[in-house]
Amino acid sequence: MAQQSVFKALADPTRREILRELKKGSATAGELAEKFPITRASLSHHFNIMKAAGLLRDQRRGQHIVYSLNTSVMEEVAALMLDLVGKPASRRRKKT
Amino acid sequence: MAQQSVFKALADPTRREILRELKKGSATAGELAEKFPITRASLSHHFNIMKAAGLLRDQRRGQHIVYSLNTSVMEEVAALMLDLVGKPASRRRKKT
DNA sequence: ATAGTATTTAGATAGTTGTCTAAATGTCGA
DNA sequence: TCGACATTTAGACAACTATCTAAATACTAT
Repeated sequence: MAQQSVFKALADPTRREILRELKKGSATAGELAEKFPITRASLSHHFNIMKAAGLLRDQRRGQHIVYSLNTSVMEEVAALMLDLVGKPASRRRKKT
Repeated sequence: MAQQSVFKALADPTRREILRELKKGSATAGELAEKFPITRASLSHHFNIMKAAGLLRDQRRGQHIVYSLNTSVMEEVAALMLDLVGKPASRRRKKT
């Protein structure tokens, strides 16, 4: 997981909103598009950035593409954030 | 605390490094400058952004300016991050 | 006051980013 | 295969950002 790409991904409000939306459950690009006032092309751009950061997974289902959170990476991100921002971080394991 | 300013502040690697440096303890602008390969002017710019986000405090001491983490805001930021990224967030208090 | 040190502000610039429109790709059903 | 639908890719553009140099401000000591 590349730190920089994750932080960059989270720096945009639309992307954070997408994340919150997906926390409720997976959704197709089209379903997400209905909730945002930007073009589908722009949204697609955001998906790419988040995929590159490892935050999202995509999976084609017929003509639709379903996006969902990559929960395992989200856990890592949480730890990363806590490390940066000061808390002791709920260490689950010692090393690997 | 303005969400967007905080996330933006954290999106830059130099600023995150400054944060880590200050976690070890307060430092003057000059002391910090010695650890980074950019000009003091650029560093000052970063300080401004982090101050605006509420992450840093500054305090003049003679000709030096001492920077330190604003720990209370850092706690809020941690909660913010966890909220976004999925963990239940160690809720300390109910409302105020 | 003056000189010296620490830091910031101002202004410029190259690179990055979010958005758009238009075109391309992929998939399904007839 | 054809047309319709869902989504992405390509290319362009304005706005933003990290950095720089040069100049200004703030403080200390002589």
